[in-house]
Amino acid sequence: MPELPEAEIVRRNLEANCLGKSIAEVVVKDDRILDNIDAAFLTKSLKGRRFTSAIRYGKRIFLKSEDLQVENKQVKDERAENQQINNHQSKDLWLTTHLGMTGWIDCLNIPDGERPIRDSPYEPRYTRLLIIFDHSGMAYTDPRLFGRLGLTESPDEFIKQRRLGPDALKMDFDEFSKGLRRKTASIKTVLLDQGFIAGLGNLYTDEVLFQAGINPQAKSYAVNDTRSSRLFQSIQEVLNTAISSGSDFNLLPESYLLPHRHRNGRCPKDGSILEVIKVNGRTTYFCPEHQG
DNA sequence: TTTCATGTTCAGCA
DNA sequence: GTGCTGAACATGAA
Repeated sequence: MPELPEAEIVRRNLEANCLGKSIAEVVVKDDRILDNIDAAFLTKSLKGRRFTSAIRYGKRIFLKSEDLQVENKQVKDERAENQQINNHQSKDLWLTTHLGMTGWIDCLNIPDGERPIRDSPYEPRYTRLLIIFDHSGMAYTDPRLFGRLGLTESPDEFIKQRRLGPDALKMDFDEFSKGLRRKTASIKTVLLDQGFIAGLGNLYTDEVLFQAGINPQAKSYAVNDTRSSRLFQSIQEVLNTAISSGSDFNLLPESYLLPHRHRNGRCPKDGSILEVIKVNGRTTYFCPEHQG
């Protein structure tokens, strides 16, 4: 279920389970999920390295990898001139991920002496990429194959190239409210635009608009300061709440729309039937009563 | 059997 | 340039 909160959950999981381990094998099981690189290059690039940090930007996760051997050399040889050479050799390489519509990353624990090879019981269904450490591994799963994995030497450059806007949890309020005033599209369309704000998808956009009491069809420029301030707050609250509830909609507060976001779903405030429309081609649930 | 789906990108048109 | 619509991608679930 990948919007920003789900990406953050995956990131934390990777951070807790997949850092510092030597990459023994990289198995690309379906190269349709690769983002402009071929399978052999990805495998060659990551093998023998290890992941050392996991960061998230919007819906994307970046896994930093470092060269094991060069690092060991650096520890042994503290002379500056050699370090410079080594630094050059150990240029950072980041695995980039976008989970698409149905992507996820599972961390695998594998008993001694066993490996998560093709069709083994340790390999989850719909695994498209498998990274094997010594006694553990990680599997990128994605039934619909809309997600993409790739490599970059710089997440900052990557973010610039993709024209991603600021991360939804780090965006500056001034930039947000001024930006809204400049847009003539509907407020929902603007919130979904990853170039304006990165991280909100169809479900959480409905939720933040519900929490802020704003009609999804309202023109962005017509959202006044009071409302854009409330909206900005809702974005922070909703995303943080979703992250702490592990993105389990049943654990969200009673006042949230998401658990009721289905046909015949009712507004958690007054029990009236929610309205379903299309905005920007996306199914949109809202309560006309509370989102004037 | 048909329709819809948490995302992104692109063509075509107003 | 802006924005909207529809299609494409691929597959499971209702």
